[in-house]
Amino acid sequence: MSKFKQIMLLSGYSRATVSRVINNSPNVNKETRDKILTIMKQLDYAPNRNAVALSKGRTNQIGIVIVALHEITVSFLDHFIKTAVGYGFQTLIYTSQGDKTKEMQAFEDLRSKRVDGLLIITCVNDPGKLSAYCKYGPIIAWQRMRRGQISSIAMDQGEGYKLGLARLLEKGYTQIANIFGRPDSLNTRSRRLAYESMMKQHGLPIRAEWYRYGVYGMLDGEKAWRSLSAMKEAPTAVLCSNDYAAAGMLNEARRQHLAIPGQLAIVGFDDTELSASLAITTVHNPIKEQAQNAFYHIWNIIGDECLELPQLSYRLVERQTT
Amino acid sequence: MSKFKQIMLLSGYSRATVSRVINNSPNVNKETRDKILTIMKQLDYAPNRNAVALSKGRTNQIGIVIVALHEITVSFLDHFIKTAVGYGFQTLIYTSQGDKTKEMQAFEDLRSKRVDGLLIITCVNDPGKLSAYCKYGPIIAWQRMRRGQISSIAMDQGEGYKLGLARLLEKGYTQIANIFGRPDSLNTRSRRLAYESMMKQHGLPIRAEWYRYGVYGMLDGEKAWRSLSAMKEAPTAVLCSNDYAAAGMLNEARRQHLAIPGQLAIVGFDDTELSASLAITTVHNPIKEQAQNAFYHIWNIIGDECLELPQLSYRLVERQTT
DNA sequence: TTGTAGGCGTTATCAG
DNA sequence: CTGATAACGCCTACAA
Repeated sequence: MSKFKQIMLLSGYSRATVSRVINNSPNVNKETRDKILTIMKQLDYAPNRNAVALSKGRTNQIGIVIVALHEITVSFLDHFIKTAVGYGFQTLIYTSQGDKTKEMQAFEDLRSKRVDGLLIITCVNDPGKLSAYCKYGPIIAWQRMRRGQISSIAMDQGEGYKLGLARLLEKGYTQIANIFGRPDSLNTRSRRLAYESMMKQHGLPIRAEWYRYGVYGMLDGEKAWRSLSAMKEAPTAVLCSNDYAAAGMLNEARRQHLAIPGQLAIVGFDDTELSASLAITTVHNPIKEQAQNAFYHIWNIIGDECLELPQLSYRLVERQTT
Repeated sequence: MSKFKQIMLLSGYSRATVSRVINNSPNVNKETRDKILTIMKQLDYAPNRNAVALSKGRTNQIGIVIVALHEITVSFLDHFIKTAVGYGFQTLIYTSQGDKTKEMQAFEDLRSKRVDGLLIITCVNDPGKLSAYCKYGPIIAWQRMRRGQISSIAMDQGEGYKLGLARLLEKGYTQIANIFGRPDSLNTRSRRLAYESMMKQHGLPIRAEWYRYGVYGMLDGEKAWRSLSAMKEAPTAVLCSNDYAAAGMLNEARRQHLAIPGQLAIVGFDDTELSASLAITTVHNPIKEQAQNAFYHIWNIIGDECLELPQLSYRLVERQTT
């Protein structure tokens, strides 16, 4: 027999009253409550969450869809989880490892009511296909979504990019390379556009031969700089899509005994601990606040309050590589 | 009306038969199955996991207890999740941020049957107290546990430490500093013991004034080297408890224009991408395999198979800092 | 191969 | 303030 039932029997009260005590309902006689509470203690009672979830039609669980846990996304994750816990939600992690079928599990779990909502950090399935799951619950993305009706709390990285580029131009650098991440992402696109339009504005040539794609980690960054520095005409400044790439470039440039920023200026992105440690000039990305906003977005749909999502912006952090 | 019931009504079959089709039971007439499957499709049916979990008394969810998501633990997490998914389990992350009460939520959730088992990566509550929850389900720890009956799949880092220390001694370094993490952890203890006993064996003095504690990230590492290098007698080699600390020391030493490894030898720990990128000599830590073992341990208790847990060991990876 | 009946542990809506 | 009664959606003997 379940402990709940034992409590009913031992106390002599009905299901309803026992339930009221469990849920701290005010409409219970003090003596009744004490009696029931005592028995609950004796029996070491703990409510069964599955029963509660079934009955309420809610699990208070949110899923996070992500290709793989990588340093870059950890901070976002951490803040999201923290925020969610503050509102009584637990977080499940769905790592797809790039496998579309595995990734679908998360969406199926939204359909099956294992989770009340979904946050997409990075996904590999077609957004159009994923949109079909919107009817099962709130879905929000950090990654910018090209198609489909899944909304995104992402910021336009092109805006942050402009800050870095403007500073390089101010300081007189004109031979500027661009180090991108995913070749087909919206952010890469808007970074490239930002670069090209700003260069045009200043009457400077656009150097597409100095574009590098698919640079994510430090090792990629090192490789990218090797490739750039080996060209007959090498750039004198680089704009990177994240601090890890920037750190890799810095390491490789130091190995080549280049003076930084004399012979090479480097601008990172995100303002992680790494860039602080290596004194890399970077663009501060309000990741923590974006993570909060992501939860707020979901909460505004399944919760009863309606929280305001603060408007966020980038900020240049100048250090020693420019 | 639930879709399950609609299927019953539309198909004319009983609950049991519908359930059999849902669960792919072989004992169903082909025509019956097809008929029911068709209706399921039409209705866009998906089983409700809460109902299943309630009925089966199992959620196929495992919780991970961790103070905060940090770069160092990401790789472990990633592999654990991947392994768990392979066995049909999802993973919930409980970050305590060092708050004991928050951390208890995970254990209460084991009690409430939200999760079938728990993996402790790092915890702040007293292991003795946590042991009380063992009766509610399997609990395994990565962190080494001093007290209580929670078992751990951790390896003795002292063993790995010896590999690094032995190499330094071979190469003639005798002025060796030790860079530790948590001052009171079992690993710190066994690292210190490894150092002290090995130095004694070689008839060399033990330099406790060169011990540094609480060094976790790159910034800590930089600070540690500043403090060491400022001493009237400075060490010529450092053994670090992780690669981030080692990277920080390397950065700071380079800033001081020290020749590496000529004037300072550095040994990291874990063999992360960072150490590879910076060419830091380090001790390979089989994190992936430990994560697998952690899941296997839980699976051996709640699953029906009994998987063998492979015996693991450390390995020195020599690069350019020794 | 199919059906019946009971159970999983709660919440929710009434009525009193 | 308390109690019936009916959901919640599915699983599992056991029986036919």
